[in-house]
Amino acid sequence: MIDKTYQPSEVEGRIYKIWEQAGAFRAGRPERAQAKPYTIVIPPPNVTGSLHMGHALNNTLQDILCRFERMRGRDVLWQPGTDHAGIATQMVVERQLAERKEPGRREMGREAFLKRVWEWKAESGGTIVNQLKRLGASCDWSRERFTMDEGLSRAVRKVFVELYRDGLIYKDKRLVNWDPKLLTAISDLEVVQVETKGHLWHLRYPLEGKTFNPEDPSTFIVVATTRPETMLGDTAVAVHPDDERYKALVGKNVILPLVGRKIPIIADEYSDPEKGSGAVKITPAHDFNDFEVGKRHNLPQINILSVEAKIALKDNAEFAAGLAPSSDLEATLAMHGMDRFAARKAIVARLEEKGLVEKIEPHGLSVPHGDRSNVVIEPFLTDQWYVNAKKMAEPAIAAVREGKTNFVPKNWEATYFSWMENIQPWCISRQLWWGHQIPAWYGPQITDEGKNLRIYPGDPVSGARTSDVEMFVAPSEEDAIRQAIERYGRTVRIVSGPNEQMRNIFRAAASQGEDFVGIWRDEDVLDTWFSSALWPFSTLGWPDETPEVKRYYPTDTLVTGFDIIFFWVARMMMMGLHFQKEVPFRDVYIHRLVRDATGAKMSKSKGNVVDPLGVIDDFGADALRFTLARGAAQGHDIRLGPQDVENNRNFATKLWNAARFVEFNGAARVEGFDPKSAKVALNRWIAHETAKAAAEITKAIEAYAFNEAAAAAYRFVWNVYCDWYVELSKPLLTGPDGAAKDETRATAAWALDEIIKLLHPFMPFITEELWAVTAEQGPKRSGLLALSDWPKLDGLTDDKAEAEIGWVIELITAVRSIRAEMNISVNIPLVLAGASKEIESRAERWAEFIKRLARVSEISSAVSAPQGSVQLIVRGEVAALPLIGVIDLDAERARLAKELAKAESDIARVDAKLNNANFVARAPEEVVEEEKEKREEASGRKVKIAAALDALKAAK
RNA sequence: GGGCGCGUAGCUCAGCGGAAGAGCACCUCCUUGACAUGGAGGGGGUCACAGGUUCGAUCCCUGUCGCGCCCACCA
Repeated sequence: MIDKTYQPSEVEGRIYKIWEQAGAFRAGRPERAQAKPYTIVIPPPNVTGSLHMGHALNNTLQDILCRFERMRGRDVLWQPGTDHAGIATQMVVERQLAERKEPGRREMGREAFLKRVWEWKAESGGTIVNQLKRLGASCDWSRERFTMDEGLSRAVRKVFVELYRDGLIYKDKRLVNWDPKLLTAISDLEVVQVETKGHLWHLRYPLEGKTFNPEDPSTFIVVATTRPETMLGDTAVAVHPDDERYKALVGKNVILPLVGRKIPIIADEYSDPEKGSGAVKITPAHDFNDFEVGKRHNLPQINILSVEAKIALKDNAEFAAGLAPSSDLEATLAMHGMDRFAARKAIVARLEEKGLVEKIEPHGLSVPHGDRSNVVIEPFLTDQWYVNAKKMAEPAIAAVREGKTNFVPKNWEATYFSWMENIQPWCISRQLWWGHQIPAWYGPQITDEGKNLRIYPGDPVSGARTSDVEMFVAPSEEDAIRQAIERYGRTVRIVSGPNEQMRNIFRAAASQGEDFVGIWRDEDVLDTWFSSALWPFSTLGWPDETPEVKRYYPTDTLVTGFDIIFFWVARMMMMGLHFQKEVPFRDVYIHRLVRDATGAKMSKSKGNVVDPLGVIDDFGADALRFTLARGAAQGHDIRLGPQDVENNRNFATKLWNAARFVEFNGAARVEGFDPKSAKVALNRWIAHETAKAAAEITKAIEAYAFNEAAAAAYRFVWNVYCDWYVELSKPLLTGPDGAAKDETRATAAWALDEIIKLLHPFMPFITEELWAVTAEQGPKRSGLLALSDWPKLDGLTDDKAEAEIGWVIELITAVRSIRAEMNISVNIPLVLAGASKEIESRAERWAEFIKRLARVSEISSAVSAPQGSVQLIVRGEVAALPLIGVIDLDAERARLAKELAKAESDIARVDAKLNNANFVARAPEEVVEEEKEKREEASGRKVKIAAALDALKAAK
């Protein structure tokens, strides 16, 4: 017996366990060894994260595809796993340490800190996986991977080493986006621009050889800046070569205020005469554009900030170079250690005192911020590792151009191309601890043809400068040592770093007659996206030549959000093509954001975040999934309100009750029942409609039109099966025993079975439960719905059944409409006027049904409609409701007049087309034919309505 | 500055070359034996605006207005 109500919370956990115990989601099930594989790799969520609505959408869509293809017989691999999410996870653990008042990361040291992160991972890493299971995700959990697993780490090292050997990874000293809070470099993509109201300071730089006089513009040049504090690092003033105002000054020098440095006025096209004063200060160490100008003109790069973005002038060789002592300089040096924003104020104040500030204007600008830390990013000159993205992008661009990978919707390709075609070097090193440590080792530099070694103190940022050391990039420590031995020709040991301690070790060893060279590993880790970029093949066991790589790569579909096209999709394309020589996926389905009921983006700060698990608790996973699927129209955000989920919970209830109805009426599945053999038109009709719905749903899922697929399923289940088939079948099911009753029972059960299958990808729990419950009656069935066959219903199209049942439905609807309109509560008779034999017998066959559903007392035939009756035109047939005394004749005349007008306007519109020679000549034949049919239908209708109107007039 | 997208029923959105759709909301009626988490019926739209292409435009093209988002730049 099916329970009276469906309780998702009681069913879902139990069903999921059954799937897992059966290994239903396992890839490579033996019986599918010959089947075509279907592969999706999950966008790996942060290992310590928890499920948010974006995940719910993303994974619902993947699950729909996986369950659909699994039912179509494919060998499905939905590869799950999690991402170590370097910065995010490290931040979480550091925050935790702070909350618990424990020693911070630096105090506890790298090793101890990493141990703590691993502990945290062990503790919370299972959360998101369990939450995905609650959503119903049919991943092959036996293959779960983590980006820092040994295997995946090996893949990372191999990729790094090979790209380094191919010259596609290199170390470079250039400006990076430096996060002064997290103390690491970040990539361009991790920088967000924030619109800010700032100021434009117009500063006077005195010209060399003139006595500065604020009243005399010929003694200075004005530069405008939004960041006055960087002036300490200025190394030139640039003007446009064609700018007449400044032509005479090019080649002269200015004396940098507060510093006393002599810097040149140079001509460079970067300078825009329209902006500011037309002269621009050049600070190569603190501005990306200035850096390029500096390179063109061979300007020194003077870094005036520490890693914490504080003024750093002491022990600063670049700053000190070529400076003459002065009282100004002394005061400037005293700013050492001052925060950058405090320094801005201090510097402006001092300049103002000296009359060096011409004016200050309000100025809107966007300021770069770190997306994680939310602090202002500093362009900072450091050594970092880069990927030559430009080179690697070439095949990735070509692959999309050639259609080897398709974006869905297609317009994302434009976004992909425009980014890929203007791609910048990808900074992959991060000054963090949690992540894949870069597989590069450094050792003392060889000088004098290898006879002597020199050891330099480490760079405070990245451990060592390329130019000062020997570098060994290797997949393992052993290999690095081997390389070092070869280079040095001496014993090699791993040491902790190029610091004082290490030098002491050397000295101690040397004094004991030992002779060895120490090498130390790069302390930085790789950008998290570096390992994610390998996900489609590293999860399959690469770099080993596993059968999985052969079988499941390239994957079929990637389902992801538009926000990580650059971060992730583009990089997977590059890495996949480079290392597998094939695209990582055929289709990339890009979905959009889930917003709240008012259309606002969900965010913690706004407090409008809807927790998917809360929704699952309240309405069930199926309701949430169906809501997301119904909303997933290509290229559109999804608004999710509680009302929507409730509606779809109601849909689940509707389905449940339909199943109860079927069971209640003894409609069990019948072994070997073939709907093609049905004799009763109603049953032939529902078979026809089921086939139609199955085809629609199949086509829509294939096209990633999830919303259309869900809508088609919804419509069919509710508006076709429940509203009409169930209602129309009642007289048969409750009527006398016999062939028709048996057939109807069998058909009702068959159609319900098909419905359960069609809905399974969307609503896996309730359908699996119904599959099990309906298995209790009729022929035995032991398998799971998740592994059963997707409906493939050919040869069930039946236009005759459609004509018959369609007429019945429309007749019932028309009568109900009149009843409601005229407020008739009693049963009324129905007369078929001038009906053919065929219609009469059809009416006879369905008399009981019509009587019951339209509340008709009796059905009879007549040559013409009785006097004073309401006449309905249903599919060209006249049905009359003799209602003398009941109806308001005037109202009825008005109703008919309106319908007549409608018929006439229909005719007029069609005639306008048909009388147009151009239309008849140029429109496709079938369209013309269709219009002719419309004409015929409408004029038939018109005649009948006119006749009804006449009869009414006669009736007074 | 470049790119992408959106303006369709009160609200939220489908549809995107051949007679305007759904859900919610609203109004009327219904405790009929699957379901009140329900059933029946109904009102409501010159498909942003202006041109153009076409036999035919909500749908294609161009422009205008309004609204998002992405990228770049910002002295």
